[in-house]
Amino acid sequence: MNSTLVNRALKHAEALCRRRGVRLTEQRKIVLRLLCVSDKPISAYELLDRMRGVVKNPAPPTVYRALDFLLEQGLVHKLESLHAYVGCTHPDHPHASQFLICDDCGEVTEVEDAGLAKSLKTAGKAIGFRTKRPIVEVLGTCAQCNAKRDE
Amino acid sequence: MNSTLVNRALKHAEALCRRRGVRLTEQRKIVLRLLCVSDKPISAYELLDRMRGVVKNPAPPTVYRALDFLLEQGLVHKLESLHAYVGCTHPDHPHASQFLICDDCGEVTEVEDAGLAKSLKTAGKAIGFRTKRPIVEVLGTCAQCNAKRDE
DNA sequence: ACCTCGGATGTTATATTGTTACATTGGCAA
DNA sequence: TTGCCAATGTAACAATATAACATCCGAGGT
Ligand SMILES: [Zn+2]
Ligand SMILES: [Zn+2]
Ligand SMILES: [Zn+2]
Ligand SMILES: [Zn+2]
Repeated sequence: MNSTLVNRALKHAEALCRRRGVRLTEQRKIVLRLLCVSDKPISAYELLDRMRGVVKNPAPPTVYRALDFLLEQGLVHKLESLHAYVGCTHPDHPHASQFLICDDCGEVTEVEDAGLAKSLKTAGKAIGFRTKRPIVEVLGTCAQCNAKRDE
Repeated sequence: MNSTLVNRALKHAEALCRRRGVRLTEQRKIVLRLLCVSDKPISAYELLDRMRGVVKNPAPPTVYRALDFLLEQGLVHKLESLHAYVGCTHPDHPHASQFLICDDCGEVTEVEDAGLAKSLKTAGKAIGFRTKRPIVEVLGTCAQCNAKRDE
């Protein structure tokens, strides 16, 4: 994400938190910014490294707490299969999104296929299962890497 | 899984491995059995503990190697969101299944919704993404726990 | 301005999950 | 038998995540 978009995203996040009566503190904003400027997912300990210099003496709880908050607010997502985190590309509204993860270049695309989410929910309901958080992470190769491979 | 079903599953796995020309060794069979007898997912280190007494001096690589083999052969699945493993309920054929995970009682149900898998693949293809391994883990509550909650 | 209370942060230690590296063993076939 | 390669043994370590407790800080009430 370029810096203009990042700033816009941060402004947006601030407004969102203000409306909700929660505090987007400096550290939380720093972690959110780090995730937004990156076009790839970042692990908690990588975030920790990148916080050095901006924050005095960050420890694991520092970053995990910020992540917990941002996850709760839907501003970032965790990629379970990678143990890594990404900024949400459309935090405006609550959503159940899916992730396409390129295991070649590492790029991650967040898509929001409402139909898919719905059919997933329906499939569960058929056996009495009440869906809370559907996790969908598709591992494969992105268009760009496929093109490169096929040259 | 009751012991009759477990034995059947193990026989089945042996036949499968023989056909494929791979070796279902004693340790691998032990891990597979442990996963099959359990109705809940088991973590690697929990498996390690349960191997003591059956295996002399198991260490982490012992269990991770067995798991790697079983995962490759499609005899078990890893639940990324739980860092735990389950025996496959229908290893006969290659498949992309989904998991319904009850965060109340811990029960996991493996379902195989081919339509869902297909629409997932199609959604990726629309943007040039080539799917290798779709991960679908739905967190929520199972029918039994819902009933209990609603009493 | 002062107090107070709860949320946010600092700090240290520890738990949990997974891997690397290298030595040793064991089945299988030339 | 010999040689080879997969499987296992063993020790150390890396990566991810949480627990526990002290301290700080800021919004709201007095
Ligand atoms: Zn999102
Ligand atoms: Zn790629
Ligand atoms: Zn399966
Ligand atoms: Zn349940």
